[in-house]
Amino acid sequence: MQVLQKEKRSHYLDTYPVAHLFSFDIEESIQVHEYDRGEWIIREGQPPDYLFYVIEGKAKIYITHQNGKVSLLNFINQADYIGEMELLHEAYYSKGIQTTTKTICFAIPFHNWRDKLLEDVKFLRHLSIQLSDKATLMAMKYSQSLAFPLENRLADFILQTADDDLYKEKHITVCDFLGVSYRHLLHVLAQFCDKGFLKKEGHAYRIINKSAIKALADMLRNG
Amino acid sequence: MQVLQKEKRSHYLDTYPVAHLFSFDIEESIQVHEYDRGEWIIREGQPPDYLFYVIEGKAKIYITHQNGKVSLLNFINQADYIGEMELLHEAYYSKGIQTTTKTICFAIPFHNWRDKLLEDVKFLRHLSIQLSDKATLMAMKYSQSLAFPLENRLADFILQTADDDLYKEKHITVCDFLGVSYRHLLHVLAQFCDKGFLKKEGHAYRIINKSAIKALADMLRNG
DNA sequence: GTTATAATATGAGATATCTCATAGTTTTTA
DNA sequence: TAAAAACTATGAGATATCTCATATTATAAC
Repeated sequence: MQVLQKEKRSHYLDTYPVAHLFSFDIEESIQVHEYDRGEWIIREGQPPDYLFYVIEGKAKIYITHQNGKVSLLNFINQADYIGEMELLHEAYYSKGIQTTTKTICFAIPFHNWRDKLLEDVKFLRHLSIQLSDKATLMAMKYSQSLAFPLENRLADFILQTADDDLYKEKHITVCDFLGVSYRHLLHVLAQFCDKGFLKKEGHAYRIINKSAIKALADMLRNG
Repeated sequence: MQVLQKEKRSHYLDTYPVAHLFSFDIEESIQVHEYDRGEWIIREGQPPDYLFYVIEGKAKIYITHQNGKVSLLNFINQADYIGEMELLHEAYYSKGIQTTTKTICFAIPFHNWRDKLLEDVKFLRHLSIQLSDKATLMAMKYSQSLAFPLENRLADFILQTADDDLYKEKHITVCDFLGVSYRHLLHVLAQFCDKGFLKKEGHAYRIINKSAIKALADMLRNG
């Protein structure tokens, strides 16, 4: 990790203005952190000293269970906060956060700014909306994971991530994300091929029968 | 549902002061709603017109899936908000909320107060903390449900709900809450009895070997 | 470049969990 | 208080998913 200085720092501050997120002037205190691909922004169980705001790049939120299984809780993208939980709760078990690409974050030190942030309407409103989205998303994923077999959840995931009808996610990542074994994921992908929904192209899969995949994914929707 | 008036209304407003939750004076506009046991505070898919704050009673949050399965997402207790999601998002698929006991809520009409609430620091800070708890809880439940078999999750639930080492929750509720079939829940309970962890007493179960149950539940903890 | 590491791939057997059918019991409702 | 509805209970067979073993291929590190 590098803390960017001078021109590099100003470049990002100018390119991604954040004045609209706060009622007070915080620019002076914002650090700009750059992480390489694969670096950990937060290590599991080690609370950070900063509130981060992602301006470029992508990351993943991981939690490791006692039985050795690893869950990929969610992806983090531009305009997401990192460390909000720790900002709000002194005692919080921090999830691990690992970048998947080079990532640039604005970093606001808790030390001087926690109290100020917790008194700022603009920030809190923005945060509330993000948190409610997060809570809703997790509730949906939770109930869907219990109510539907992998078939439906995978169909949904394929549609969400396919690029030009070509699905090419790493199986290993998908296992952690959907919470199933590698073996079973391949099994269901093979079924999709057998049924003529997908066709394997090298290590990727082409969507052949989109409406069939869509029908499976639509089962997850309610209302 | 009844909207309480006059003495009854003042009684609750006096008994449960909420001035500390808001920066402005809202007491005049607060309605006091009383729901009978089993009544729906929100019907699934029908967004409410009020932000509720529960002052007495208990409720359950339900969502129904297209395949007919029902998930009991969580329990609602005193000091929880209801309708916060709808306050923050104009378009939101409302979960169903049903009381399990007679329940009293303060109800603040969105109509006049939405904008004011979204500008109030005290309210937003309090809400942020509740939402972050909710998001964290759902994330934990999600990842645990994928990483552990019912055995562990049920052990945890038994310890959380047992009263004086006697577990007596309704199976049907627990199935919806833990997301398993009735048949399987009974199967695992029977296993616990076989292993000498529990002993059946009528329709309830007495915890005989607490440390064994605790060991199973502790598997869920991380860090 | 070569070696180490990570990712893909497949088979076979085990286990967790579900569905359905059926019956008795308790609670609620009329 | 009788009928309806909700809840408890158990068996048997089906399916979703996991574990482990092993081989191959792609990617990263030296």
